[in-house]
Amino acid sequence: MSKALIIDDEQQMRRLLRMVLESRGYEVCEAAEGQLGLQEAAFHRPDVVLLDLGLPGMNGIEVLKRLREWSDVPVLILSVRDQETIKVEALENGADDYVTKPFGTAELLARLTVIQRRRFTRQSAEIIVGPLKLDLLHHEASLDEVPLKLTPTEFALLKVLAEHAGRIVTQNQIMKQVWAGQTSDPSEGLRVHINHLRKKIGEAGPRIVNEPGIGYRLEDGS
Amino acid sequence: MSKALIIDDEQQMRRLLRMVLESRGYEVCEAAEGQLGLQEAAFHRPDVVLLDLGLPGMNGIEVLKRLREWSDVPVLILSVRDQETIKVEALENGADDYVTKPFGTAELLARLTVIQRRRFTRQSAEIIVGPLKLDLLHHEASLDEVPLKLTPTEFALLKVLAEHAGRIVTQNQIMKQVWAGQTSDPSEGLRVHINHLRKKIGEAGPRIVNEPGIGYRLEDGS
DNA sequence: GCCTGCTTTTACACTTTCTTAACGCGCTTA
DNA sequence: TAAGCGCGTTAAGAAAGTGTAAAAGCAGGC
Repeated sequence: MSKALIIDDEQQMRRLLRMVLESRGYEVCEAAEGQLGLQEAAFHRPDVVLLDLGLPGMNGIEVLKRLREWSDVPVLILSVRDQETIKVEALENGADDYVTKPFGTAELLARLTVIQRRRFTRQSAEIIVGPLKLDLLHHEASLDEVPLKLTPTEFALLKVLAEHAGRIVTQNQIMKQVWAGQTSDPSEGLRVHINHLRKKIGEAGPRIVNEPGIGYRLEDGS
Repeated sequence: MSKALIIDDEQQMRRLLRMVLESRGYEVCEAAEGQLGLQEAAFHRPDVVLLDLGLPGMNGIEVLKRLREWSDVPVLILSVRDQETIKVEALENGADDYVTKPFGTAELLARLTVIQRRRFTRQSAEIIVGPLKLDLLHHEASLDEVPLKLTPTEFALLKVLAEHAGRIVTQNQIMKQVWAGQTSDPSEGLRVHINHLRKKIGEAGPRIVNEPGIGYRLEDGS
């Protein structure tokens, strides 16, 4: 049975969510406030978190950041309409998906299933981009079956790019996912690591393309 | 080259799909029945599956479930029914997207492209205006699924217009949102960027209309 | 201590993007 | 008709961002 944690300040919403989730066989725990939510998450170790962005006190984004410092649990964001900017920020900070209030229970459950399945498959899966292969489990990379010797930072960087192969990854996203929790701003250093990666990947592998002022994209050939 | 598997009992539909897919460079194999479809999937290892829900014999949902027991291949559902319950059921059982017959070939191909890429990417926050799509998370714009290469300023400008599609956005609003915090008045430069945007969007996309003395409006066609 | 490998900083040439300025066109108004 | 205004368009210099190499910090192991 899966455990779900609801973090939402509105009691009515919590009740609704609890009903829906329990009818589906989830074991449910709740928190009405961000700080409590983090404690609950640490204590109960839920399999999925439903997080409202419009929390009083600690911001929903802040909760997400703190959570991501030590947990990889799938997070589904609940937000009201017209919060595009905040939604983007949430996704950039490691949220897995979002639903807009008001939402249908069917849609909610479907998205929950998807992100839980995705998280599960992602753990054991390797990422393949053309001749490039990343083994997330063993932290190994290879090009045409030839092992690539990458430093930890380079691997993390390439992983972020490969997860979104063919799409732009903004510098913000890279910073947050590779240098999470760092005070200093190594956006200078990013260029250096990109340079190293390009050298190691060489001509045989997918190219890392720069989108000036935005970020980078790993070409996936198609 | 990608391999596609079609599972549909109607020969006419299979022929149509095969034509469309092959013209797009897919290698195609077919099955007229659910059990055969699973065998084909196991044997050919397709990169994407097009599955009709209205199969005789084994139900389409059932096929999907069996397939998901061992495969993670992206699945696009084809169905004549437009019922929420079916749609949700398919998504819950691991389908990646859903097209209702009759469908346009452009739409079909677009969705195929999307689900093939979505395996490792996250849900995105998007603004859609007719054929124009802005992906806020990845800072990508596309027109009829064709990527548009926009500079950061152009993207921000188009975003403001698209958020208010169909409505007038005053020059002041644009200034504040795109050139936030600037004292100087680059309303001169605004004209230049509008010009660039119009060129890049061309005839295929929504038009940027000037309202003399007021501002600009992005036509949403509908 | 000293070495070694990784990360970050620094510096500068180079590319892309942004801003500025100029000019032509069409419309309105005197 | 001519002057004024706002807009579209183009070109060129200014500014910002990027690629690259080399050197300087920073750990952990010997």
